[in-house]
Amino acid sequence: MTDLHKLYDPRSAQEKWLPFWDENGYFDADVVRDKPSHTIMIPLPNVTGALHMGHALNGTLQDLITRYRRMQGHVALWMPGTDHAGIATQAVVERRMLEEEGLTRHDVGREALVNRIWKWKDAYESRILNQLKQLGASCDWRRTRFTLDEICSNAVRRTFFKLFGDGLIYRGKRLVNWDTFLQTAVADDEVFHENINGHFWTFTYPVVDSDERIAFSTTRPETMLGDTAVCVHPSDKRYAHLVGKNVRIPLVDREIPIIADGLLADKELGTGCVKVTPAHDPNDYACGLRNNLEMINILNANGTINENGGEFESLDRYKAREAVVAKMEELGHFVDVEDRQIPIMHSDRSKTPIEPYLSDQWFIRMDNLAQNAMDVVDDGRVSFFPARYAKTYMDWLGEKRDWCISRQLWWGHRIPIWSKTFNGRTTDIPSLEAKAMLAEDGETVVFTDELAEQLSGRYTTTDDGELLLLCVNNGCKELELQLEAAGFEQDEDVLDTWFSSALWPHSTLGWPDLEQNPPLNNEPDASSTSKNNVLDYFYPGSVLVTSRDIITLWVARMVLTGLYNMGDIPFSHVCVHPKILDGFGAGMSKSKGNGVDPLDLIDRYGTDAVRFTIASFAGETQDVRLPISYECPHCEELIDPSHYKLGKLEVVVPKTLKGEFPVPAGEPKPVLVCPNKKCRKESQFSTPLYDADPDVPVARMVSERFEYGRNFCNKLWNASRFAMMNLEGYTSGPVEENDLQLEDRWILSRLSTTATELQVLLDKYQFDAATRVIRDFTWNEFCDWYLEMVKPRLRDDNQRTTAQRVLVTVLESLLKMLHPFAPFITEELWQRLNEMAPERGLPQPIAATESIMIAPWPELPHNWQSSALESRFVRLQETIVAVRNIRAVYNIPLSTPLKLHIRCNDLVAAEMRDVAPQFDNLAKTELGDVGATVQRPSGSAGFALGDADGYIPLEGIIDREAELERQQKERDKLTGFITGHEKKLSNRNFVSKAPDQVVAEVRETLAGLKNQLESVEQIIRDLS
RNA sequence: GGACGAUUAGCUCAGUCUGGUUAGAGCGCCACGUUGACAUCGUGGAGGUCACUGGUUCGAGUCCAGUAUCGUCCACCA
Repeated sequence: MTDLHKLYDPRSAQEKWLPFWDENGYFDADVVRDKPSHTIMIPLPNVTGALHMGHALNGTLQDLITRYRRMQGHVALWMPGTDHAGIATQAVVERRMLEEEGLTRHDVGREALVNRIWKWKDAYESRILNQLKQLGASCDWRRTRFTLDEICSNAVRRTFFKLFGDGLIYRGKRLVNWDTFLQTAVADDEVFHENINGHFWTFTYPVVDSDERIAFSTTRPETMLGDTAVCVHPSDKRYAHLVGKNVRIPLVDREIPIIADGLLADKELGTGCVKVTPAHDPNDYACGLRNNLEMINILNANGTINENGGEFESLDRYKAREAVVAKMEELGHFVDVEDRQIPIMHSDRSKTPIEPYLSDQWFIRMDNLAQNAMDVVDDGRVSFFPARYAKTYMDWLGEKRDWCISRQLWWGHRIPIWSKTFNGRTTDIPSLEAKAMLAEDGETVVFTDELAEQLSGRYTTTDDGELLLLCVNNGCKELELQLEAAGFEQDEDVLDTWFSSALWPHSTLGWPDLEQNPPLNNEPDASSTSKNNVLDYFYPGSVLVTSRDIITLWVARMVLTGLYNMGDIPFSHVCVHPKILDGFGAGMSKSKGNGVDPLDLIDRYGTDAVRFTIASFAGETQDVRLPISYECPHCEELIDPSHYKLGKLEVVVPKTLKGEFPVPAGEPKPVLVCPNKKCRKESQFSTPLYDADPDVPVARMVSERFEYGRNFCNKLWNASRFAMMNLEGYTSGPVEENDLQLEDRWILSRLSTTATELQVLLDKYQFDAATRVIRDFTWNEFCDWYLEMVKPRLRDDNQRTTAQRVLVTVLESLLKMLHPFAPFITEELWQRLNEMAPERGLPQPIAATESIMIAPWPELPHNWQSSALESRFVRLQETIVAVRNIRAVYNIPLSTPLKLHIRCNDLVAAEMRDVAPQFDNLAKTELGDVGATVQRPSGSAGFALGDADGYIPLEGIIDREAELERQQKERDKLTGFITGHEKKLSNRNFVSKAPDQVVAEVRETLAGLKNQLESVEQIIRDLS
């Protein structure tokens, strides 16, 4: 009848349906004018490494929404792609190059390094895309983009050009976080603070023309070389007489002023006097700007002291620190030193200390751009789910801090600025715009009119007038060649990686090319339309799904550039989902190396199980802890990572992973020994930090939490299997109203109610609640009650037809509702159902689609829902449970038949008789006397339900004492509740102040409880 | 230092927005149960003074204030 195996086999379903969907183009999203579009842009993963469970959560939710909307009739585009991730990727490749070959980027040069990074990118991009595909992601893969590809680069350069032309890009010397190892500026969000043991020195500077000395403290003595003032608080009487005088820096013999600045100096701290090094400290920098102080840079890019450091030149800054201290001591200006914990900024990428450093950078003016991005949230055009995250967004944008967009890296979008040393001939500049000419060493370089036009208004000079800077528009090779010929050079720096990802929602759709659609990867030349209708149709997008840590870095900037380039928001909803933490509560990240590869889990539990479990995590508040174990590849024993030793290296897998996990370099990789005494075999283990050796058994990372999803899938599988085993002779057609039994009406009511609830929850992005609703319906209602109740009718020729039609209807709708959560198993079951019941559904059967992916979302009649019917059913359930309870308490096996008498009113009695066969079916109990006059037979166990009392004669089986005790316990419980209610009702304030409805409810409940109590007491009297 | 979130059963989490009978689920635990949907299962059960202290209210897990602990983000620390 059916060849379904008892266990669902996820692997075979995945292998079968992924290619099927792909070949049929179900993932493809093309413009269909009379259908609504639904667009999700993937939060582009970095190509630094493989995806972890955080990405799997993110991807699952996006695919869930995409499949849901697709079934609802949208053209649902999910745009895939990856991010070059500038500094992160370059750092990974550089680190590996250094470890494996001992080479730095300066050894190999720009071109070779960039080539190496491209190779890395190719490897990881395909690995990432494969991970997404294995997850069932229904992205339009033909549209896969990469932030450095031609389409994206085009958008980057056009945006830069536009910003430059609008005067929103400027260059200036700014204090940046300088990574002396990578020799690059690092963004504020790419640094972390760490306390290290340091010292707190106190020195003095001599006041000029005075015998006085002024004392100050510092943790970085070498910065004295760059001091250009000392500062006191304006109201500090101790120093008031010194303000305006000068001090001499003994080390370099420079005279600097004593100034008063209330923002910098704090009377309570240290000596109350602070030295000012504007070029090497953020606060001092701000102070320097306020007071027009000189800014002396004392560092080279590599962290050594430069020529401004006098005799300390070319010493590393830490060596210089010692030398400076020694010199000051020698000169008699040392006061004291104490040990102190000092928070030091470190680069997230190189893990080395940051130096504040004055350097040339490009900036975007944020005032208006940020304001516009704030306005669209204010007026509700963009909304956050949950709403509180709008605050994060607004607070950050509200600062309107200019965006430093240049990075001293080789991997990224090179800044489209060409510059030339101008030897002071700044007066020639206006003539450039007028004549499109540039005088160069007596020669005249002439730009064509067309090219000159492009440069019109797109130049600037540095503050000192030494450089002429030109911003070059997209792909203008000719102009670039002419510029080169004229001695111009392109800026060495690249753009902040967020610059290109900020454009993602429109760049991927082909902007700024409004003439033709962006090419598809599998048909690169097929872009022949006269208009880019893809951009039109899919922009603005629908919802952005992301985790909260990039609301500022990414979400805000997408809104900002979307408004600037497109004049419209990039998406109307932002769905912020929880973070996946490791078992110790730390966030998973590629750099920490504590990520769990979703493929490991998919391997063990199946994709659908992983997706379903993951969706059940996605609530509104809590982050999700994911404790993991390793699975011994030899015996499948689970190995707890927190206490097990790693073979020969004697390393315990760390409790907290802070990037200090041992990465083997040329050494044998750590080995895990199975704790199972019968096994004791060795294996390597899955880690994102390096690949295991080939041909060695690898212990997968697993997490028992995913058994939740696996068990559910298996339950669904078996319920469907049961249904299909009972479809023999199935015919399609409507059902007669009179043929519908209580359980049919009930399950259809529950189905319709569940579908409504599910839809409401999905529309609010409450995935955790959605999984609960659908799971509870499937397991607790469909399987536990409906299937059990319908079994006898499926064996009865006269009743089978209606039962089959209802059963198939419910199953079909259930599969459809579950498809966005669990695409593979639902497709597998759909296909099998298609073979047995190609036409199905109520109230009117229709032909099923060839794939569940393209099936319409269930729209079930609302009038199926009946709360009266559902409460009637609840009474039946309670009665059955009460009987089962008695069986369990007295240990009466199912093989012993029971008889049940019920005392109740006529209405309930009629209902009970109506479902009499179910007592036998579900509890192996025969329904005996039912009605208002039923008396409790002696020697029986009983139960009271409020509107019905049940008696089960157990003469000879029942233990009178035990039954008495049981009933007394029940009485005490009821008495407690009743006392509580009576107390409430006797409170005059409650009766007068609480809403009438609440009071009435309490009275009603109390009456019910009293009824129950009366019945119980009756039983007790009988027993005694 | 600021912002946001969390603290509920042994574990992982719902429920709090919108206060109202006996606070739920999954896993784990206990007892019983396998000749056809499912042991990745079924039936029944035990297990929680809802972090703490105050307040508001007829009534607080739910609202308010404060405290403690944890997490995340932001800022700062001569």
